[in-house]
Amino acid sequence: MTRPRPARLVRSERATRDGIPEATVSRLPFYLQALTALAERGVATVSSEELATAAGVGSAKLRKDLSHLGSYGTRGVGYEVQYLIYQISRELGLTQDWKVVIVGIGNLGHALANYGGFTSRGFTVAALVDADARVVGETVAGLTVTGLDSLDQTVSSLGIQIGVVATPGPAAQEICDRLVAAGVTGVLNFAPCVLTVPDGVMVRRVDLATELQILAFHEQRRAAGRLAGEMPAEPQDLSEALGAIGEPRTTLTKSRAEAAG
Amino acid sequence: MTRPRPARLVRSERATRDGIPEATVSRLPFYLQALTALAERGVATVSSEELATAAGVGSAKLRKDLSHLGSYGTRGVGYEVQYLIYQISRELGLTQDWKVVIVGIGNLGHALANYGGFTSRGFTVAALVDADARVVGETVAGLTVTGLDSLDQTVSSLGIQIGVVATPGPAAQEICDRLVAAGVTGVLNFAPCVLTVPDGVMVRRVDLATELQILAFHEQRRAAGRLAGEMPAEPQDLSEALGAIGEPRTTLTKSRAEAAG
DNA sequence: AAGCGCTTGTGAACGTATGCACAAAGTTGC
DNA sequence: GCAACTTTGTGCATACGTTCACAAGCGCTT
Repeated sequence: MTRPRPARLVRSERATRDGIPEATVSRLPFYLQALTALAERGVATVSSEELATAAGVGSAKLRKDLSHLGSYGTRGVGYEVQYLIYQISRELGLTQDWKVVIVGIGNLGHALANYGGFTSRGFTVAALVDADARVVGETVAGLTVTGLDSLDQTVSSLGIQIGVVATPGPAAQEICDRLVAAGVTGVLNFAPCVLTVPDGVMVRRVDLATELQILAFHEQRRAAGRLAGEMPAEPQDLSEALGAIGEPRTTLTKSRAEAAG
Repeated sequence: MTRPRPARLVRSERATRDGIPEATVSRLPFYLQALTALAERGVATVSSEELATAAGVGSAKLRKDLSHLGSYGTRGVGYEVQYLIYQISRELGLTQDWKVVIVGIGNLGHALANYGGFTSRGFTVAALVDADARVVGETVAGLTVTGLDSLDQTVSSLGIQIGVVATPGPAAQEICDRLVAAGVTGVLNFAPCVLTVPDGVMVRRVDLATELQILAFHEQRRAAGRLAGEMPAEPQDLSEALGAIGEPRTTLTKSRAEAAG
């Protein structure tokens, strides 16, 4: 049942119409960062080559990315730094101020609340919320931590659009549900679990351990290559596997604070 | 083997032998997390459909990802949870213990040092380093913070392989250089800048503000769609752009100081 | 042993992303 | 005003990633 099919595809830059490729969007913040650094040094214009180097990408990729926003460069000259900063900011929606609530004021929540990178880029941390009565009432980064009870009212009355979940894993889904019910339409999830949300709500997950694991993969690979040339790592025996990982149903991770009631 | 094969197909499958696609690697930690959760609940076997749901991906993608590691499933049954946990762990290099140094014990450094997700997954935070004399000597997460002077010796004597840079941006490159010189071969960078490293050293960048910006992009786009049906937002508001930035686009050599007034 | 239902593993189609190379379009110098 | 030079924007080729659809394989029942 083989059907010969001509691979002819008439596809004319459809993404340009109003959609920017996801890969491009994910790089825009880096360009913005590099441009801001250049602006602070008083640089007025920059070529794609220079900007690409500053952002850690190739110049062709940079140009193609920017071309999705429009023709904002001048041939023979380059890009005007201030103008490009504005265009990228506008595209990312940073010309308006976004209100953020951070839920879970543990170590990470503290760090996020005090993180300057948020406020300096169009984001306002408008509220801090925690379940622990010992933390409620505390002042962190100039804000008083409130309890979980008032979460719904806080979000809706302040008009908060984005929620940052920095709670332990088991509590995350419930917090997320309440955030969404209160009107939040974007969630940044630091908890090590998948959050289920209705259509129209976006979740981005950031897992610090994941990043280390990806790093470890490449480290290990590199180390293995050095030790044995190009010897492929063969699957090990099952007995060894079970021995290394432990018996079935043994505790793989230790204690975890339970916040679900 | 019963079916005739196209002549030049072998090359694309070659990546499977010792190379796993980067996109797959980036998802393995999520599968591992989901599997660990299942194991804690005493689940013995799991189908690709169930595991995919738990990990937040499609089942076809999951199966293809796992197929790059080998044939570790049983048709008609699914995957044995413990065995798969071991196989993914081994592939990620988590069967050995990785030693990590965290440089920059500010808010974020504190959070990272206390973050349980590291230690529970094959990573040992072996040292904490900070430049600030007021922080040096402090005990964080059971470790004493040491000064920058001893960074090189700490890394090499403890055999640390991975460095986590949680310093302010301007200091990051110098710290990174010293880490690499001392023997670190993997760097996790939380500073908002590009780190330049020699070949053979890997850098992964995590920027918290970047994640929020990507979220804002989608939020803004969705909001625009609601206001105007599905009308594409045309980026032609040149006058608005100029008003916000304050500098005419046509004069490229004009200084920023003039535009400020 | 044969049939049936279920699930994996994978070929193939489709879509997206990347990098090269160069024409188009600007600036500079004379 | 024109030629030489610089840099953008993009068509094209290729690589990579995702999704579909289904044969192959396994266990269970008859």
